[in-house]
Amino acid sequence: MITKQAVTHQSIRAIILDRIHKGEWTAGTYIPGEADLAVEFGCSRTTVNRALQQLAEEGLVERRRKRGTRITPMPVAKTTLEIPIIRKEVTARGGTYSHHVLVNEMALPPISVQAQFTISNQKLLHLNTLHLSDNTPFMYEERWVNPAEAPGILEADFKDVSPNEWLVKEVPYSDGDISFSASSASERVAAHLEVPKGAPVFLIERTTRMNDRAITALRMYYPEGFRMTSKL
Amino acid sequence: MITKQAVTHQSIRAIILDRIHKGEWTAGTYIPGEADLAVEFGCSRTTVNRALQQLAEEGLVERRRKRGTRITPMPVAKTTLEIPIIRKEVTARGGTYSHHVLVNEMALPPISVQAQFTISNQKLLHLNTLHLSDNTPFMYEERWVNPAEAPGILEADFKDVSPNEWLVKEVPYSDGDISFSASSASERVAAHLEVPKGAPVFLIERTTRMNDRAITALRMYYPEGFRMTSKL
DNA sequence: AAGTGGTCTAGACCACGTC
DNA sequence: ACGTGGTCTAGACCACTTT
Repeated sequence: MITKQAVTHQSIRAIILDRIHKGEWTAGTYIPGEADLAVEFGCSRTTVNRALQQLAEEGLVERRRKRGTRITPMPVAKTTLEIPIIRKEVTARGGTYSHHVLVNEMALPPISVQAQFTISNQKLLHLNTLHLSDNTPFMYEERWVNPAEAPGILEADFKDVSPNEWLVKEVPYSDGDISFSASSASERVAAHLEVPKGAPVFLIERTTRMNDRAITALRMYYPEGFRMTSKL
Repeated sequence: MITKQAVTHQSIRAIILDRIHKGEWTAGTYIPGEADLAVEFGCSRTTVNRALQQLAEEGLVERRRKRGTRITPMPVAKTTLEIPIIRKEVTARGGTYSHHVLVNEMALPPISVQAQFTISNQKLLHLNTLHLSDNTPFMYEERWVNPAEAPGILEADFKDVSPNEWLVKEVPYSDGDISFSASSASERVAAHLEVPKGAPVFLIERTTRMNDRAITALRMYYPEGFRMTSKL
């Protein structure tokens, strides 16, 4: 061999993208089968398959057995958002991180929260935390935790490690939901974030579960100016 | 063979997830090498490799040559957001979609927009569109398009197909940026969305490019109440 | 220098969905 | 029934990183 790995699944991916971009293969077109492409590119079908599977995951291509592979007629834009630990989010922006746990007690959650935990009339751990960057409010978090699903949390000390970080490190989860929205600051939220009541806040609501049992549900309030960014 | 495909990369993935969840493999632990796991599971190394690569993509596992594979000590939560065509977003929520193109003219964009297009003192196509659900404002969009990168757009008729949909269908892109934030409605935005001036709005800013040349940059304003949701 | 993941190959069988 | 993608295998070589 003179060259090493001349044809990789990455290079095939690039060629296909190029053909789409050049208009050689337009939206809706059925492209040749894996076997044909393997011959054309001088590689094994496995390699072509891998490239096409990746493109299918990204939504650029649609594949169905027997029908073949076609360029997605109206691709749905997808982006992967990374939700970092708050401490890292602050330090990545060049700030100095600190936090205060404002509330740490067992309490009866409101009905809306109870619904997410599929419990009724049962106390949960209530944790409200203010996260700061350079001693100014960065994010205010209201959290409920089912201690039965997070062993050790009742004894945890949140002086150095925030509840956010403690849970990420200690309690694995299998799935969850997340939502993003804009909201106006309630009196309580406004006070903690040091913004006027009614000011716009960026709200992230999140629930994590382990096999259908909710571990924690929380709301994170960011003051106006916070941006969540990503690549398409 | 009695059973078919007893050991798949999916089943291996499931086993590994189970071991993490059960605490058998805790955060930071180095797990056996691919070859060892292949022997244990009675399959080829290729299959184990595929399972582990997927877990690595999801951020649950970290892999480095020579070091091996370990459970990510503090996994970063990731979620894939799908940004649908506005029309589909509305109909998926059970509304009847319609739109009005309010502005459609060549104009000199503000400096902030010019910067994204790496142009100077050059006119671009300015398109402002109001999207409605059941005849009430759903989203207001301010868009700039470089006609040189979107051939045919100057002749396009946006009566039936909104600029959003036209571009998705006609102009492929190679990459882009997107950001989400909360903002307060300017007088203009407030008027279009029929909300009070200063009311919270959910703002999505987006730029798409083809090989480093910007095609379109836009801001989408959603009134309070809009939620973008996803699975973790 | 050596160990581990990253990838390719050639062949095989299977599952799905359309014809 | 048959064509296409989905996946596994067994072996091989390579690339990266640490020892």
